This record gives sequence, structure tokens and C-alpha cells, in this order.
Amino acid sequence: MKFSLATWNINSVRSRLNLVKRFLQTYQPDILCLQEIKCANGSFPSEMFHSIGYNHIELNGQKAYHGVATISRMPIERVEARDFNGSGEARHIAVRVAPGEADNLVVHNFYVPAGGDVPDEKANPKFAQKLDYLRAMSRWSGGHSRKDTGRLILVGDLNVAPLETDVWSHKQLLKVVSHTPIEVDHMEELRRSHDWIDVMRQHIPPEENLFTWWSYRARDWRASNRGRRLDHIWMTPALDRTATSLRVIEEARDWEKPSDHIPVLAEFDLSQE
DNA sequence: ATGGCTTACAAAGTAAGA
Repeated sequence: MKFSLATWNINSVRSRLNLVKRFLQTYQPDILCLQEIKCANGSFPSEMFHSIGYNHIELNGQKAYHGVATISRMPIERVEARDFNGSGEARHIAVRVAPGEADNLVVHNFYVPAGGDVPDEKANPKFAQKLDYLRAMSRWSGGHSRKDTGRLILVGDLNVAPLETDVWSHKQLLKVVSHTPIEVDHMEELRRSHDWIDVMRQHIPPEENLFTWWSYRARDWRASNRGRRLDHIWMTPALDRTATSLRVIEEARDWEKPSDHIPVLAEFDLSQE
């Protein structure tokens, strides 16, 4: 089986429906994982997706905040939508791709809490919630590895930029939420819990700057280029060597009324296993 | 000058993003 998969924090799917359509028609991913759809399931604009051949939609939405959606033109089957930190917030959905086929696999779509402004668990409950969420993911992922050595893909806005080259200035961001050492440690603990492979860095050398988010506040995002890599595509070791290409769709940051995140697109060929 | 903007909202200012 071959398929392509994209992840994109859309920052409101309803206000950017035309951009989602443009992306799908231009890049034709088989599966699209959206985060921050910012709508309840009943308000999700399914018609547009159906009209261009994306007939399979699995939602974990929430009014106004957060929310994730996994959309596909291949058959998918809902596995679960888990509340990792008991907050009641919609931040995860898992689907099985190609259910019933021998090379089926599960795609986990995540929106990890941003964590607020102050990188201090005692002073800032949102930062504590973010670290709790990452720890809960590690427990889940570690438990998973003991009983299941299967094919898993984990994508989404993980809201942590782990490498020095994942931010515009390692030194200036050491105390900025998303790149603090404690967050990077939590992310590395999660990665190690199932020996997850960082697909983006498998294709783009770690020496090279790699960003997927640029603030709305820059006058010219490309000129100042103060970006961070907050969005990720990971796979389990069972899928090693199956990720055949990786693209970071920077042009989407220049589209009219853009999201502050850009899409990341990967291709997989399971006959490479 | 990493918040300068942008979103949702029982709609004007508030909360949130990162």
C-alpha cells in the first residue's frame, strides 16, 4: 500500500475552508489531519470535503477551541478519541487506515496544549497541563509498545520544537514556551517510549533549520523568519524505511488569510518494509 | 519589537494562541 498523509494546524477550519480546498486540490494527500478546527462536530463543514472526493471524515471537535479532524479519500475507521489529561478538551483522534487489509495501520492525530506564557509549572497552570499531557502520552505510548509492535503514525501540532535548528534562535528561545529544556526532555521521553522515528528529520538533516509555524505578528514572516517547528510526523520502527518523501508546504503561509502553521506532507510505501 | 496579529464568542471586550 502507498499513501500520502498531511498534517496542518488550520486555526479554524470554517474561516479557512477555501485554503483547505486549495491545499487538497493542489497536493492531493490521501489523508489530511487537521488541528484547531475550532468547531463542534455538528458545525464541521463536511460538504466541501465530500464534494472533492474526501468521503471519510472522523471528528473530535469542540465549540470555539481546539478540536481535531482526520479526513481521507481512502477508507478509514475510527479507533478512539482519547482525553489524555482528563481536561475534557478535544485534542486527539485515532483512525485505522485501510481497515481489513493486511497492511492496515493506525494514525494518531494530536493537538498538544500550547502551555501559556510562563514556563513554570507552579506559576502557570497551562504549562503544568502541557507537561501533564506529554507525560500521559508517554505512558500511553510506552504501554502500547509492550503489547503492540504494529504500524503506528503519530502526527500533529505537538507544540514543542525540540532541536536547536527547530527554532530561529536556540539561545533566545531557551526560556520561551515550546523550546524550554523541560519540554524538550518530555518530548524526548515520549519519543523514546516507543522508539518513534522523526520522519521530518529523517528527510531534512538536523543541521538545517526547519520551521512549520511563524507568528502572525511579524510584518514580513519570510524576511524576519522567526519560525519554529511545532508540527511533527512520527512513525514506529515497524514502518522504518517506508517514508519515501517529505514536503514542508511553505507557500501556504503566503496564501490569503493564512493559518500561522503550514502543512507538512509525507508519502509512505509499505512495500518498502 | 516574541508580540507588532488573529480567532471565536448568547458580539464588546475578552480569552487564547505560541
